[in-house]
Amino acid sequence: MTADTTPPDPSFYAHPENSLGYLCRIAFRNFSRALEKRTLPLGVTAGQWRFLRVLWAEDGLSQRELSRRVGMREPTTVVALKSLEKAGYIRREPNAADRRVTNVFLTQAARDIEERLLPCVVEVNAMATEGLTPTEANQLRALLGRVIDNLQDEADTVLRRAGGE
Amino acid sequence: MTADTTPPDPSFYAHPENSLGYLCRIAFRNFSRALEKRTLPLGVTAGQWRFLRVLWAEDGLSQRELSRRVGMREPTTVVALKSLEKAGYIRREPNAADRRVTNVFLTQAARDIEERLLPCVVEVNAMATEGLTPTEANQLRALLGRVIDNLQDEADTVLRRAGGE
DNA sequence: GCAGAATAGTTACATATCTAAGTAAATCAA
DNA sequence: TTGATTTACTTAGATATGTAACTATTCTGC
Repeated sequence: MTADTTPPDPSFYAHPENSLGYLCRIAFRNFSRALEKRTLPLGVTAGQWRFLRVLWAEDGLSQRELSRRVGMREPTTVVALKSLEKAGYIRREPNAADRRVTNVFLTQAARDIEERLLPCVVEVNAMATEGLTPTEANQLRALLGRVIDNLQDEADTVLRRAGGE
Repeated sequence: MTADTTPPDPSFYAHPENSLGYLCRIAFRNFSRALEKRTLPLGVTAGQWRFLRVLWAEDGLSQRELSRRVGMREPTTVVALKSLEKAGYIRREPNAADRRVTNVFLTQAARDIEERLLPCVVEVNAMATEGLTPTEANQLRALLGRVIDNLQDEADTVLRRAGGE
């Protein structure tokens, strides 16, 4: 049963402000805009940023693993990597052991720009959490994590279309 | 100063899971997928759904006001309304008093489908908040609301390009 | 070893969303 | 009352993102 967790009156969700989906969308959009406002002048779009962040942490991933960590579908990754390659931030290298796999490596330019981009996300997160105690910020992360987990199976079923029934 | 709210160590945000922007994006995406999984069989996309929800609450809004309430830019609204009009869910009516304005009205079909769509969002929200107490769910809403407000000015400056400096 | 299944990546195409720039109508200021 | 400004909407064009379907490669079970 799921009925004892939240007011289940349908009219409650008729108002967007009560809907967690709406709140997550607006919060995400405000984050994106605030971040892109800072990174676009440096020539990096929000889409590129998401991949760079993962690659700064670990270089040489396959495209599939990269997709998983960034949280995007693979065709989205293909497009994003094309733009990153064109911008000179990555190079793609066929894997010798398994020729299906392409590994993605950062260029020096991408490493150089990291220290100018990380402060952007620090600043945006600081601004976003202004007035929140560290405890509250952590609560927010934890609660979002639980919501994400609760919906993960649903989100995945679209992906693994073979698993249906 | 904003430094006393959250761990400001840049490397902290190198990991997506620590970044509120990432968490909001994944949460939003999981919501979207879970919701669309239920509404698409009824012929309604997530984009259409967002506008319908606002119109169910109040009919006859101008496109600008509708954009504001849904949280989309106006060109997005134009596209969405075109698809809603084509699907037979809205009609647009020029305002007699101010001919710049177009008012948007629901058709009977849109009213009929409301009672089949609202349960979808109720179900998705129930699933999302499973294991959360009502208090925690409200905390999450409140915290998201504060983050949204903190970033709202940033998000708006892009919009009112005349205000620059 | 080979046929069929699984895996990695890509292409093709559809939506959704945005910014920038354009049009038409209303308002304001002289 | 007319020129400049503002407002409401639209168009044009870019980016991001997704699903479905395709190719190439590898693995698996006989």
